[in-house]
Amino acid sequence: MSKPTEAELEILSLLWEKKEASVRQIHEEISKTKETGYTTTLKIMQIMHAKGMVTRDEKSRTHLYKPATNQGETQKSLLKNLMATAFGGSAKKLVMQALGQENPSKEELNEIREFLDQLERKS
Amino acid sequence: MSKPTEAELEILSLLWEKKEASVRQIHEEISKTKETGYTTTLKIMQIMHAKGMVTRDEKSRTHLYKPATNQGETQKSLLKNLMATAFGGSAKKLVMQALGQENPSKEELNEIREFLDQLERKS
DNA sequence: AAAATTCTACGAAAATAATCGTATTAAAAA
DNA sequence: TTTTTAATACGATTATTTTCGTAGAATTTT
Repeated sequence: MSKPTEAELEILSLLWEKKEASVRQIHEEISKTKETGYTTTLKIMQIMHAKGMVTRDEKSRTHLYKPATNQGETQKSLLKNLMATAFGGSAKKLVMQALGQENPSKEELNEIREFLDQLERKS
Repeated sequence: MSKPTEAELEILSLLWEKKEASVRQIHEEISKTKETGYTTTLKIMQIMHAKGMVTRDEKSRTHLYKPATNQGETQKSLLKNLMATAFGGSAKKLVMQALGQENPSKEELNEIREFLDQLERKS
């Protein structure tokens, strides 16, 4: 699957979260942060459908969209791309930069530690 | 500073690595992975210069370019953007996804652990 | 010195992405 | 039942990004 554009990713992300949604629902979310027309959102979702990036249920007049691309896979390829272009391919640098800016809770930090242990055992 | 485009980011990244480079040098690197003309690279670097994204030394005919934007800041904002759009704002998810796909060495894993400890002490 | 090569500048085309307006139809409200 | 509202389709426009061709000047090679 080709890399989603900025606008597509925004929508995809909402669909991952909601599992399923109408154009109206998505548009309402998007309008909270962005000034954009309804038909713009509609159009992009139609394009996504044409690309096979989402599926839709057309049984009722209000179509219901679902993500067709796996969230994890998509995240992975986006990260891979960013890692390559902005972090010279280093996962470590990327990870540190990401941790440094947010303020993860102790619980989260521990989960990450466990994850590191797991990784180490595996290799 | 506005978000660099894909092509700009690729160049910026090389400049961060090399500290300083001519269009020719950058273009040679880029051609390794991408089929693109010299003047294309030149043009993008000129645009970057016009945007203030890079500085350049014009003393000799072959201009030498340097990054004008701070690497860390740029990485941070790109990550922030990706985290928001593709990871529902969760640093943890992003970090795990990033670690999971590469195969970091024991040394790197340890560095990350230390970093986690530091973070914890700080908070 | 002449010819060939290597630069930059710059405009313009091509490709890609985002936005919107209008027509038409379905559903809901009056 | 008539009117209003809400939905899709779709073409067209606009904006952005990328690519390239050509001209002219500086440098290097022959």
